[in-house]
Amino acid sequence: MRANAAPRPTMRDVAEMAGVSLKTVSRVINGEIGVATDTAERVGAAIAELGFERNDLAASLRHGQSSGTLGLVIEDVANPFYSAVAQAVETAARDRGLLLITASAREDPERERELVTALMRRRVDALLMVPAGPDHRYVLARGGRIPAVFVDRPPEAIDADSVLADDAGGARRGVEHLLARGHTRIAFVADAADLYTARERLGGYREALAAAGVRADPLLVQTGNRNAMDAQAAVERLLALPGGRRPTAILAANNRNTVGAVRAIAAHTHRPALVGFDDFELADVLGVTVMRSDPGLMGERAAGLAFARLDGDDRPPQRLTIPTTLVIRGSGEVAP
Amino acid sequence: MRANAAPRPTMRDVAEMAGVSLKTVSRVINGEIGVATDTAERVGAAIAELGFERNDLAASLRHGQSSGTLGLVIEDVANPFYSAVAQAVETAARDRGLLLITASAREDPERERELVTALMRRRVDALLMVPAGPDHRYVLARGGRIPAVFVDRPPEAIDADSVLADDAGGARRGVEHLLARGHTRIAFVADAADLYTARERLGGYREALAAAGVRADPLLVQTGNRNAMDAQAAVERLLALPGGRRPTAILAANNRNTVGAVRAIAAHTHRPALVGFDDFELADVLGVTVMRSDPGLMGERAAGLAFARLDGDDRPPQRLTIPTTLVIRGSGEVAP
DNA sequence: CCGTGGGTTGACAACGTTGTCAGACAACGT
DNA sequence: ACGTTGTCTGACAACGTTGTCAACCCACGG
Repeated sequence: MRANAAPRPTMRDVAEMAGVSLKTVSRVINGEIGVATDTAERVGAAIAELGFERNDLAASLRHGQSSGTLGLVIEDVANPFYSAVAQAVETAARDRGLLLITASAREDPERERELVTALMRRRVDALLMVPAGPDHRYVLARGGRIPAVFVDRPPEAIDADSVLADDAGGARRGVEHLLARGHTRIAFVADAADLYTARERLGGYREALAAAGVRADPLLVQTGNRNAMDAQAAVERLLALPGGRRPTAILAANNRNTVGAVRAIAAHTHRPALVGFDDFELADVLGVTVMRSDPGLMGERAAGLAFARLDGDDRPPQRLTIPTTLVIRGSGEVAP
Repeated sequence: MRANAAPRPTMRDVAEMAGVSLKTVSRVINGEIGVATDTAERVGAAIAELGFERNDLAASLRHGQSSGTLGLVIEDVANPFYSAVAQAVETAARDRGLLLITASAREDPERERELVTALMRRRVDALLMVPAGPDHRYVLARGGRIPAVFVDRPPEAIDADSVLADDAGGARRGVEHLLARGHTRIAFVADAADLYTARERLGGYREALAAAGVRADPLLVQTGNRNAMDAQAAVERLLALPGGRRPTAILAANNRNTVGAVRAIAAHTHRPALVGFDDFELADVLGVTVMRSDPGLMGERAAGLAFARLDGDDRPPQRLTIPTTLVIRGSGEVAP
């Protein structure tokens, strides 16, 4: 015999106990007017007695409007960049009375698709996502047409709302900062080269070098570092190059790469200049100069865009760009 | 005229378009046997044409078992400790085919209660929570009796499953480590004193001092630091004490306090020894000795406990303790 | 005394889905 | 020809809630 054989009480149970109809219980629960005081009291007593909690799933099914949830698909909650996005989105969701379902796609397009589908089936009111896949037509193809906002990376193969960082511009300014200190052998360490942010930042890097008339040495471009360990290894390889070929400065193109670069540099005697992308905690103490992006603002704006759509905004797809700021702390200001 | 006037298609719409009954569509969607191939094809075509997605809310209402979601209430997703918990829980949830609804209580008991209620109303299959409130009878009082597991802090006023760190033991060993280096003026900086973890760790701190016959100077116990800034200020105050009263070592009782302590110490000429609680990224580069707890394991165990309950486990409430490990990196090994 | 009105209450259908059951039909054996 | 089997299909109720509507009661005024 199972212990918890008792099913959750329903309004029907409450009604029976209070000796009233289902509808009267509903009225009491929803604070509708026109219930006699003593009836309301009896119902209230029955609710308390049974520990009744309204089934919001059934309620939202019935009145059909909002499921009361927002869906967020990110790469990984444990990455501080994305957890900052998640926090901002959760705050915005809460302000609108929504709960947030967060799921991690781990850079896996198939998983992204599964999660998006699961969220749509669950009838989230809107969907915010950091896309991992190569084609997002499926997001629109679904009959739902729920608001979808792409965060940090644009949608592929469709036109949809998105909130991006100024990737190319940030990288360009980071490289210019290093060039201004006299560096010409500047390495670029980044995530997988096919990722939008990595591509854009690489573009900015190349632009800055070209504008300064500095030859871009392909040897100094190390992409494909999916985590801090990869990045650390990549920087170690760079630092092991013979004197003339070795970089005197490094642009790390995201927070994982910045962390890896900091580790590699800390363990090394030749200490190149470093500008990281994305600020991180204790970068101040470590004296790491970074291009600060603003994941919290990105999340907030993305939620705002989604909510505007829910409220009837039918402008063409918007593309917001969140600026990046150079934060000078020392590591980017060492001479070649 | 609103653009998205078209409602989401239902099985009824699909049935109509394919010229079959509702039930046949249901059969196709659920891959049930006994549908003629050509019928299935027509239905499939209609599904594709309409972009139909099953409404999982309705389905789960109908068959009444699982809502397919897990609820997680933590303090703050942006805190790396809790985001590590969230990541582990999400992974576990996904392995069981569940989506995760995460909500932040921000140390506000009322908010905790609201969130827990909202999750229960939403019929999450189980609830994992880092409790903030002083009384959790309401968690059990609800008629639901869904599995609830308390993480990082035990429930108050009720008996329920919980997964905790070895707070007192960890703090004790941290202090012993400092005592062994000859420190006797050891400060304790921590979060609000009424928080379980802070209380326990303070207990461990006092135990270790008492066991060594060292007088505990109340001046050296600085609690109530709710964030890294508070903690930094507290440590600055300690370091500003005159020579004889100034601590020569500090035990920081959680990750926010450790970060604040690192900042204060970095800016100071008198550099006391430091042992932090909770490991953090780049602690290796900064050389910070810490008591490492394991938030990922806590989340995993908590989810495991909840799933066992779902599978019929009816043992009395369990209390799991996750051990802590001392990670030596230098800051805890400096002499007085 | 009766009609009217307001205040209360309940019956019923519906939201979108699935389980149960029975019906329709073709193919088969006797 | 007939029953029997099996395959395929649909009608209906139900999950737990809420909107619509009608009914009831009592008091009031004419």
